Amino acid sequence: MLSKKTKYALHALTYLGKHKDEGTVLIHDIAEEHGISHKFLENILLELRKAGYLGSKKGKGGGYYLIKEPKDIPLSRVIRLLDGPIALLPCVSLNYYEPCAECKDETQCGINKVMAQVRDETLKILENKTLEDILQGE
Amino acid sequence: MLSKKTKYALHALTYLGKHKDEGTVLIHDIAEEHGISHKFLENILLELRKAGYLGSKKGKGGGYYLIKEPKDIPLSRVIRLLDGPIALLPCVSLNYYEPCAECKDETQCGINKVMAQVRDETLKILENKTLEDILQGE
DNA sequence: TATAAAGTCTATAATTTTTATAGGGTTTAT
DNA sequence: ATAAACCCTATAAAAATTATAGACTTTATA
Repeated sequence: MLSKKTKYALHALTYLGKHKDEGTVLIHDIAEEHGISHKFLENILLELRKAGYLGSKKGKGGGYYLIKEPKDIPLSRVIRLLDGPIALLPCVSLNYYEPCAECKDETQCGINKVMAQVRDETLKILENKTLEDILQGE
Repeated sequence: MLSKKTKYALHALTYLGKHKDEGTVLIHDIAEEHGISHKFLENILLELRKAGYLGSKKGKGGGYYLIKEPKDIPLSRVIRLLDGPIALLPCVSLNYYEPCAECKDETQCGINKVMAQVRDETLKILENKTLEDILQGE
């Protein structure tokens, strides 16, 4: 399951995508629309900005706005950013690799092999679904 | 990512699969082989037994053994049993459904729709990989 | 130029989940 | 009888997630 953080990020991105042509959007408005804690959402938007998905304008009249095209924001990226690895085990993670303590030799481990396949196939799914797909479903 | 519980369950199932024709296997042996806490593993094996994957023999000379064919143990089942939902959001979970608080109308939610697709495609992967595939990779 | 509105940033608190341990019970081979 | 092994429930410890707090900076505008 995704963390609330990631789920909220998706809601925020969707909201920003829907209001793409209306200039900046307040954290407050997104938080209120979805009943999310303002402060919690603030941290999430900050991460999305630092990762290059959002732009912001400070001061009175400021707010957030999308700076990437929805079609260029795949689920895989958002999930990796806020939740971490997509792989089911650390020993097959491309971006957050760590060896598994209980496995003596990774190259001899059937779990490792199967999980690497699962990772590849899962990645295909999550790289192909983008914010655009979400927006089309609204 | 899978919890350690699920990861340990997979190691245990693999071990039992490899020793399928040797009668019962001690919790102790599996725990030692993989450096897993005996007591923690005990609880996991208990769950696997209650779910119908393992049989056990009590008393001296007892232990655990597989009672299902490896090809009839898909990853999806093991994950659901020990980790819970495979879906990325509660609002699209087939087995652990819960509405999402931040979404007013599920049928109008683009995230919900996309996540339902992701669930279906993910499920295809995890239902098709079984313990047999893991055993073949050892 | 004072003020209020809005994002920035870091730290910490609260809560929940995961991981691990403990210990007494029951069964069974010898 | 005894020791080995699984059974079961409760609880403790640790880690991760979720949420809050508060001081700071920037900016529009009256």
